[in-house]
Amino acid sequence: MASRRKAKPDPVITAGSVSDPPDLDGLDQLLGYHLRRAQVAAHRDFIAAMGDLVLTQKQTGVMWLVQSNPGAAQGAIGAELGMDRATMKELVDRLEARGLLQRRRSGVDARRRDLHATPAGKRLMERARVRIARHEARMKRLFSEDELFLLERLLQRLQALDVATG
Amino acid sequence: MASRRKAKPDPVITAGSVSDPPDLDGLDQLLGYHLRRAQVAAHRDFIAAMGDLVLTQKQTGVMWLVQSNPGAAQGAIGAELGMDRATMKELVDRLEARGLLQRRRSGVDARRRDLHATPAGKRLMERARVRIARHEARMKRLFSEDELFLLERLLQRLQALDVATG
DNA sequence: TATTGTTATACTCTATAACTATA
DNA sequence: TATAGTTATAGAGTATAACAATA
Repeated sequence: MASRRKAKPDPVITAGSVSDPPDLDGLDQLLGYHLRRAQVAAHRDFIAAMGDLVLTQKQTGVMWLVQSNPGAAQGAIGAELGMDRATMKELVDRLEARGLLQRRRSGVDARRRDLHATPAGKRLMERARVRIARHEARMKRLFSEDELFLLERLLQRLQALDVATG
Repeated sequence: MASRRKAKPDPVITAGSVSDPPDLDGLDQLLGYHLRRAQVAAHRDFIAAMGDLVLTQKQTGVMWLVQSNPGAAQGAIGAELGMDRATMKELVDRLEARGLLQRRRSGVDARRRDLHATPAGKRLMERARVRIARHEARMKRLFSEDELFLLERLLQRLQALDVATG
């Protein structure tokens, strides 16, 4: 950790814009810091890309999987996206209220709720996929082919934490 | 994008655990997906690491900078962490209510609120830094020195999005 | 006029615990 | 007994718009 307070070269009081930019004091040496900042930037760009479609990353993930796996159980989709049951329930409630998907009691196991995209949901996802592609292109443009491959691989490795913790 | 519905090799109905794992249908080829999953995993591990200290990543970021930059303006800290004023205000309210920091009207510019860590806040951060170090070590263990360096550099590059969007 | 912070409002995500109904 | 989903509850982050005080 080294010394907690690096001696700054005189406060000087420039009375600048908001005040001087703060001393990060090693905060930017934390992997978690970079990860969060990158995710926040990506999420903002995602939301902007979706615009009038008004879907978050998470909602889009659910709609995406529901459309590709018609009749999949609510729990299965949630588990795949790393959400607990309560969170998933909330999210599905909202999508259902917007008429984008339907819950149906499973015929195989009456405890399950199978999810189906409505026609409106499918139409929305059709448009969403175009926006997502643009958003992805905007991000991927920042990297070379090799860098991108490596970045995804490294990010994936972090999910080992999820197993270890929960 | 290719075909949206890959023909699956027969549903088979294994009647497995929750149902079959869903077909990701290219979702895992999105950089945003990996980014979000990695961040969620890291955040969970962070929360677990903090345990009884009960500080989120964001709150910790604020406390960290406040301690290293005593008297910095609320807006300056918020800007550094990429938060808008309303979000920052909420967060500072909570930290102040817990007695971890204090707001003071700035002498230089009466519009500003300068932030100061309380003794309790400093003591908490003392302990928090130990936990954060452990959490960071647990993540960094997943990578070689070179990989880690590269990963941080690549993540940083994504923040160009934030400038372009907002 | 522009900036800093506040207020009000709303939405989303996360999580825990207790509960129902099924299996 | 275990599982899928619900309910109730709470905390946290994000964002927009209007406003007051100050510069």
